[in-house]
This record gives sequence, structure tokens and C-alpha cells, in this order.
Amino acid sequence: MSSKTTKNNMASGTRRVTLKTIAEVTGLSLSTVSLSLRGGTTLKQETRDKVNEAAKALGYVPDRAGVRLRTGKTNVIALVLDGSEDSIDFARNMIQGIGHAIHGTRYHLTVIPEFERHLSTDTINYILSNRTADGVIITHTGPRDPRVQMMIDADFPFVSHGRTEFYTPHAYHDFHSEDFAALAVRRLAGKGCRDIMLVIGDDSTTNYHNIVTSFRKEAARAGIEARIFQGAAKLSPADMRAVGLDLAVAADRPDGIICDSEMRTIALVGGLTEGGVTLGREVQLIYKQTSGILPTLFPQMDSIREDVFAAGGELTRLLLRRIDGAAVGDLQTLAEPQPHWRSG
Amino acid sequence: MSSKTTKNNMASGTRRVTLKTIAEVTGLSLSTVSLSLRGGTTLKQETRDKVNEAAKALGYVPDRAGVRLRTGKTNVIALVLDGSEDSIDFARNMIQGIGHAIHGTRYHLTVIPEFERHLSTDTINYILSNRTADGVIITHTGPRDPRVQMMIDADFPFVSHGRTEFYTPHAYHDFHSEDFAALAVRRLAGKGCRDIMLVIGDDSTTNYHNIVTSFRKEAARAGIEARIFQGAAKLSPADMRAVGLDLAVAADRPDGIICDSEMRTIALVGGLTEGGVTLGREVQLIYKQTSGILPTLFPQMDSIREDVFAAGGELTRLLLRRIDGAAVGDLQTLAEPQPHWRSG
DNA sequence: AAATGCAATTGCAACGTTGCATAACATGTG
DNA sequence: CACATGTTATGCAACGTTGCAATTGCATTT
Repeated sequence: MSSKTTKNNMASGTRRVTLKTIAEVTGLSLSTVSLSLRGGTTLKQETRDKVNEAAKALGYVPDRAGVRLRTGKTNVIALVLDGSEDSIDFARNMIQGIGHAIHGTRYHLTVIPEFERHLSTDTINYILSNRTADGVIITHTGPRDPRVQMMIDADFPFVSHGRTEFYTPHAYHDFHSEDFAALAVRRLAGKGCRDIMLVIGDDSTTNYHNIVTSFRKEAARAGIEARIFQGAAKLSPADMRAVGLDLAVAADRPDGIICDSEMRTIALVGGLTEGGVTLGREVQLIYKQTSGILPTLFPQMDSIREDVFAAGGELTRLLLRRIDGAAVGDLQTLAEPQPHWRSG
Repeated sequence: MSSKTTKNNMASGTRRVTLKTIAEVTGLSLSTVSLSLRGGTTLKQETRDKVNEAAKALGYVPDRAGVRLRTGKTNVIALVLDGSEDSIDFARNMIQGIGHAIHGTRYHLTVIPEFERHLSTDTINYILSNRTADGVIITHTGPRDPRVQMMIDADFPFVSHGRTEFYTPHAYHDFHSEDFAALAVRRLAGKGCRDIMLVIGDDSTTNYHNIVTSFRKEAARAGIEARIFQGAAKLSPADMRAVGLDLAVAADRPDGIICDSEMRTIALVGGLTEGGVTLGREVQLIYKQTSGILPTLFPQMDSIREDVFAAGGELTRLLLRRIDGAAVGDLQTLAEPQPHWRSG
């Protein structure tokens, strides 16, 4: 007479398996079952086996709401997803990387898309005050990123894709942008370029500064002319294409270009080509690549790769260790750029 | 003596605001506060105002774990993210669309990346049996998609990006692939093509069949030759490029091509161009476009657009209505293809 | 035989919320 | 004045979990 009136029905109509169910089946108390499942060492081995068996047979999975209410642990990590369009399929790769890393753990991933960058502190504030997640992953980090500041102040577990300039250390995983720029400059110099240009966007990120600094330094070392085209972030693809066209026919056309974004590379190459430039001949171009499709599009062009899938995985592993209390000093890693040089 | 030992500390050290807090502040009982906040009409207006004021002043937000434990409502929607790479930035656009639609609601988005397609029923099964979300969004739906079957059987709220062939109706939002194919064929015919080819991948989706059927029908009506290049899904971008190259130099080269994917379009165009074909001259090409970057890359080529951001928003709205109990018959919508014809 | 020590198990309260059943109170009716 | 009626507010139990304090059973020791 109770099975019909029970609220706890699953799709199939059977009652949900909770600790209570296991307790009833095994004849043990609820507390014992709970303790056993959490690996209580004071329990008899026989008891523990019995509980494990029953849990497995019944397909027990701890109720997230129960755990969360009692312990405060959400078993959720939050990805704050920047709206940036620089890198093709960045979101998919990052999410797949995270997903791969949390597979088999109790963690779920919630994604919080960001629409307006200046409101990003609201997002973080919401997560902090509502205990929405156990940890946060942010991307496109700035040197004095207010989101980082907030989470440091709150002592909340997070990891940033990108470094900062804060005195207090924090967990991060970052692309080694300095090496990227240096590699690119050396490659261009090696190909005989004497007047190179860096096309780069979004100066709000730390990577921007790292690239610019390294670019200048390495060009100086190689003794070649180095120019920077800034503010590309605000340009639409069509405008960027126009820039490429202008560049192609300019009197002081550079003989080497480094581009930090796939989207800009596509637009730029379109303009340059339309302007009559043959890439790899009159102008050498090296771009930062993440998606795998661009090498197919531009098989003759050099590129340097960041593996965003791997970055997602690494960020996640760092974050989980941070959540488990690891010292942030041990949670700082860099990914080496992977050069893809064409024809020697 | 209790403030120090309290567990419920927020980052700032202040106690978390719960119904109890409001009850203490207003001098009302916990039950009354709860009732009032949920809009209990039996309460005096004066009381309700008092509660609302206090809640606002204290910044009360209902605890998700508490609500979830008590009611079973998770306030979560789950996006099962297909690993497909056909469409550039599909994931970002979809997620942003969903994010935009749930903004201001109590819903959060969790994303479950899918690695192996044949395990997709495990994912759904997990969600169903663990009450992980209130509703699910799936993409890349097949005609007899087992995920759909499962959720129909379980009477679980979901919406699919794509239609199915099941007898039992369900909520969906889909791109009008038939119109896409028809539009494309007519455009090619109008440009004088007499021998057109459809390059299409992944025959596991319903869209595949819709496109193929419509393509054949419309070509027959126009009285032109119609070929289909199948199985493109399994080809790498490099292989696809090779296909383009082969096609360019083939004796029976088609004079018009329709491509259903951005990634394949990029690779294909690369091969065709390398083979000496000038798109828009010897061969006309129309592709399905979602990202906005391709028109910059191929300014001379026609395309037909699906707005994935809008699709994400629409899917979400349908799903939320479904969760609220709307009849599925009212939750089926199609998005019209948006032609972007170049030069008249 | 009572007391001690130890191993193994359990009762209880709490986390924040909701909804039912009931209580308190004021007002109107016989 | 006793009683019913309606309005407004509240007590209580439950959702599933955890961790502490307490209990049980049993073998040793005094």
C-alpha cells in the first residue's frame, strides 16, 4: 500500500536507491552504511563487503543534493566562458578537455557564458556567495584581472588559463606566449625577413603583454625591424580583411607577419591574397593555431599550436588538486608552443 | 559564542542568508517566510511586504541544495555536447544562446561532452536515473535516435536540435534542411549549373536524409544532374582537401557543389583551388554557414546560414516550457535558412 | 562478579527547503 | 455566552546525507 503512494519514483517506477535502501537490504543501520561507503576503517571487513556488494547490486549513487546540503560540497566546477571569437572552436576544445578530465569523478561541469566582459565580477560574485561550485576555471586572464583578485581575497579555489601580475600566487595553466613569439620571430628571421609585424588583439590579457615584450626583445636580438599592429580585437573580420588589403599594397609592406589569432589570420590572409600577395613568397606569415582546420586551409604556411583540449584537461587537474587543498605553488604550469613548420 | 563555531561562513565571514535569517529579522516563523516568498496568497499584504523587503535587503537567494532535496527540482538543464567538428564554433554559439535564454532565471547549464557516439545512451541514462537535470538538450539528432527513445519512454523533459521519425511527438527545434537544399539547388540551377554535387557527411542524422531527399527532388524538378558525395564525415580535413583536388581535375567535374559543413567547405575549397578551379567561375559552390568567418574567407561565394545562437535560445525556451508542462505539440519549431547571395 | 578496555555499530541532529495539518485569533451567528 | 466561520500564521516531518556522541557486545583484567 505504500509503493503506490511513494513520491520517490524513478522513470521505471522503482524507488530511488538511497542509503536507506541499502540499510534495509543489508539489515545494517543507515549510519553504518554511510560510514562504510565512505571507507570507515573501524568497520569489520565482512560488513564493508556486504555494503559494497549491495550498493553495487542496487546501483547506488549518492544523491548530490543530500551531500551538498550536508557538506557544502557541490561537486561542480564552473567554467566561465569568455565570448571571445579569436580561436576557432576554443569553447568546444576546452569543454571537451575538461569533460575528459572529470570523467569518472563525481564532478559535473557547469558553463557560465559571459556576454559583457565588464560584468564578469558579477558572475564570480554570484558563484562565491551562492556556493554554486567547488572551483572555477577562467580564461583570457588579464594582468590585474579583477576576477582573480576576488577569488584570491575570498580564498576560493580557482585556476586561470593565463597568468597574472598579482603578488599572491595562484593556480594557473598558461600557454607559453613568450616562447611562441620568440619562436615565430626566429623563424621569420631565419627565412630572411628584415621587417616584421605583429598583428595582435585584446590588450586586456596578460598574453598580449607577454607576446609583445618577447616579440620586441627577440626582434632586437635578431636585429630586424619590428612593428606592432594593435587594437585588432575591435575590428570585424571584414575590417581585418581590409587591413590585409591595405597592407598588401602599402609601400612599407612588412616581409613577415605574426598573427595571434585564427580568426584574424583568416581575414588577414584573405585581404593580403586579394591584394596580390603570395604568402610564403613576398610575405611570410606565422600564426597561432588551435583548431586543426587552418593547416588544411593554409597548407603552405607555418603555424604554432596551442592544444586547447590538453589545456582544458590540465586546468581541471590543477583545479581538482587545489580543491583538495594542494598548495598553489605546485599548481602552476606552462604549455610549450608546438611549431608546425612547413617545408623545412 | 556561536558565531565563531558556525560552519556556515561565506567568504566574508558573515553567516549565509537563509529563510531562518529572514525569519529572525522579521520576527515571523520560518514557514511563513517560505510561504510568503513563494507567493502565498493567504498571507496579509503587510506581512508579504515585510518579508520581501527583508529578503531583498539581506540578499537572500534560495539554496539550491535545499530546494533540490526537498522538491526534486534541480533547476539545471543539461546540454549533451556532440563532439562533431562540422560547424565552426557550434559549441560556443549554442552555449551562448542557451546562456542568454536562461539569464535571469534560476536555471544553470551543465554541459556533458560526448566522446563516443555509441555511448550516448549511457549519458542519458545517467541523467535520468540520477535526476541530474530538469531537462536535456541534445543535438545532431538521428531519425531513430536512441536517446530520444529513452527520454520519451521515461517521459523526461527534453528538446532535440533536429527532428526524428518517432510516432510519439516530442519537442524539437530544427533547421529547415529541406528548404536549405531546395534553395541551394535552385540557386545553382539559376546560375546555369547542369551537373551538381552534394557533399555531405554523417548519415546518422535526420538532417542528412532531409537534405538528400530535398536535393534530389529539387534537382529533378530543375531537370539537372544530381550526384551525392557521401561518407564525408569519416574523412579528415586533409583527405577532404584531396577530394577537392581530385574533383578539380576530374573529367566529369560538376559545375555546382553544395556543402553542408563549414569544415568540409574549407578543406574542399582548398583542394579545388589547388587544382586550378576558380570558384564562382568554372564551379559554383554554396555552403551552409554558421560562424560568420567564412563569408570573410570566401567573399565571392554564396552561403546559407543557420543561426546557432538563436537556435540555442529557442531550444531553451521550448525546453523550459516543456518542463513547466506544456504540451509537446506546441513545442516544435523550425528555423528558416538565411540565404547570403553574392552579387545578385 | 564486577569493572575495564576495545572493537563494532548506531542514534541523533543538522544542513535549507516545502507542504500539509493544525493553531491562534478575530469576527459574526444562534 | 457558546459556537461556527474565516483569515492568517505556524509546527512538524520529510527529502538524503554526514559526523559526533553514545551504545552494544565481547574478551580481558582485577
